Amino acid sequence: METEHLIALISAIRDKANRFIFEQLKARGIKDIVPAHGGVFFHLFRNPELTMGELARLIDRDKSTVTSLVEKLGGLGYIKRERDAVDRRVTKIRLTQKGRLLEADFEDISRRLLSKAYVGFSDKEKEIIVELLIRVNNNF
Amino acid sequence: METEHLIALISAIRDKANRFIFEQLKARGIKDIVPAHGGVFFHLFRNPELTMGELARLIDRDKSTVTSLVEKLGGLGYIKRERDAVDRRVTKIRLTQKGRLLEADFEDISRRLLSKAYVGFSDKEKEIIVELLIRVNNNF
DNA sequence: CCTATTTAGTTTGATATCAAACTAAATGAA
DNA sequence: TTCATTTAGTTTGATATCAAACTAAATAGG
Repeated sequence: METEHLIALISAIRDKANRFIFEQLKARGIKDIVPAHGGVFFHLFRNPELTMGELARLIDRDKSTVTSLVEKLGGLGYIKRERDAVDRRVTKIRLTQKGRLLEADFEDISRRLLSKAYVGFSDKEKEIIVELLIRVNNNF
Repeated sequence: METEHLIALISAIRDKANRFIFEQLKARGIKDIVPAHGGVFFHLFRNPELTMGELARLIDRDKSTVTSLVEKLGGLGYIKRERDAVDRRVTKIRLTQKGRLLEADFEDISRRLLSKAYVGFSDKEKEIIVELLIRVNNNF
């Protein structure tokens, strides 16, 4: 077993997962969303509102990246921003109705992605791979 | 164990590995190379010459991405291109002397990256994680 | 209060990336 | 031979991403 290919393998899987998500979105007629937007939606499905900074921390991207993602998704009508009344430096991000409608699609795509990734895996093996990956992740 | 976080974990590790590589390059005073160039060097260390198409297939990127990577690395003096005499559509890519000098640094960074990723892992665990990741990779 | 510092977010400029359209060269079929 | 097709690579236009410099608002210490 070529244990020195760990990171190359991880990169390859990430790329393939992204392509799978992209195809799934297209197959549902969702043509203006790409995998990179997934993190924004993921966290906004779970939080009614988030600030730019919270979003940046949660999706682990630079603040300026979040600015452009939010502009993009705002322009497409999936999210809206409003300035905080108390602290006027802060911008609050929320999903619109249109954005909330994507939740079912995202959940379904996520389920299919996992099914595909785990083909041939026992529950025990799933636990083992995740446990080992958590340890790798914590090593950084 | 949250086995549904497989892909998020993989993405997080990939990002962290890239940051580690970037830091290591900077620490060696290599300021014009980024992790995305790694694949080009990796394959050119192992092959005296590669065509654009071979490179695209090996690093699994679009041909047009390879065009811009090769332009970038050519401009920096790490690689050179020359048109094939027999089939004039083909462009051959080779490392320059300057490019070949990076091999030791890349090997060292790669070794450090693996050491870091595998902290606390037994040889058996390394084999298990890689075997499981290969299976995930083949599922796509 | 008032100024210095911190904090939230944006702007700017660079680059890696892709897909689609394109150019040029080789090949194949009639 | 000639024209259609295939193949290799580039160009164009879009976008996600980051770092660095910036703006504006809040806060803290004298």
